[in-house]
Amino acid sequence: MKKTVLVFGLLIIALLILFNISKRTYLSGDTSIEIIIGIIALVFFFIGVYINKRSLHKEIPKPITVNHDKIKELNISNREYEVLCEIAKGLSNQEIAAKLFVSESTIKTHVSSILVKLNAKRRTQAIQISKELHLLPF
Amino acid sequence: MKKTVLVFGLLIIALLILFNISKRTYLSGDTSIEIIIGIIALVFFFIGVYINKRSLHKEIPKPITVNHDKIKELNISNREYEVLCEIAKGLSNQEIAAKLFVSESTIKTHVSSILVKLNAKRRTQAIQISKELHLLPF
DNA sequence: AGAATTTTGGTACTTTAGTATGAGTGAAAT
DNA sequence: ATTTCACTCATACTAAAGTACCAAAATTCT
Repeated sequence: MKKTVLVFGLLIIALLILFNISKRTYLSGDTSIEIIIGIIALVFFFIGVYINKRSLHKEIPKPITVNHDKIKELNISNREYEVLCEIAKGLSNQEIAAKLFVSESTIKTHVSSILVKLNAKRRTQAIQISKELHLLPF
Repeated sequence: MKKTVLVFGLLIIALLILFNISKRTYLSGDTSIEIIIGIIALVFFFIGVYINKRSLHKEIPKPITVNHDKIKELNISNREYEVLCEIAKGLSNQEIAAKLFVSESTIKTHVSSILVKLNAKRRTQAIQISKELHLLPF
């Protein structure tokens, strides 16, 4: 915020200076007004480039994209997807069961069908595959 | 490349048009030269912003950053790091052993010490933690 | 309402993961 | 030269993960 104010202040000052230069040149009878305009155009062009670069640098890092279509395509149900997310967070079956208020048996059932649907042999592989397919929001 | 040429062509045309306008205004005795200069400055300022945005949009997606300092800080050895990477790829201990030409016992030893150093209870948690700490190149 | 699907849960079993402990080897540092 | 450390491997064990098979509720769809 402070930087923005500073930059715009400098911009106004630059504009005033250029005004004065152009006025003095105009009064002194120098007719090369095109050159002055060209310089002004160039200077403000680069000012534009600079400011834009500054503002873009501190922008949104990632617009998290979850591939919902792929999830449907693989016939992964809502509950299974929830379990998949918890697996990716590094939780054990027991912990997932506690978090989702169901038995560990249920989680095992879900995990097994997830592995089949993702064509994975292990939960770690399921994590890798689901990240590759952008199924996870992180 | 074609776009760049096009944009610069348009820039030159714009510049010429502005020259003509300013000249005509000058010749017609209108003394509001400052306004014209201001308009030119503004126009080129936004042209600069626009071009910069264009060029930045198709930039490097990610400059993969591995936090080597953190790896050293956690006392993770070279071999352990190799194993960690394979874990993150979803391989089993047996598969890692085959890939690195050592016994499964050795891998188990490495995995155990990795878990201790990363303060993880499971390999899936180790994956999550090491991603959070940017220890992995993917 | 009836059918289909999802979600839930159980038992019994196999496989993989992880711990604990001990130990041999080679390379590098002191 | 001896100590330190990374790497290796083994055995024995416990814990967790995963499979197979079945089946009852709960939801959703028609």
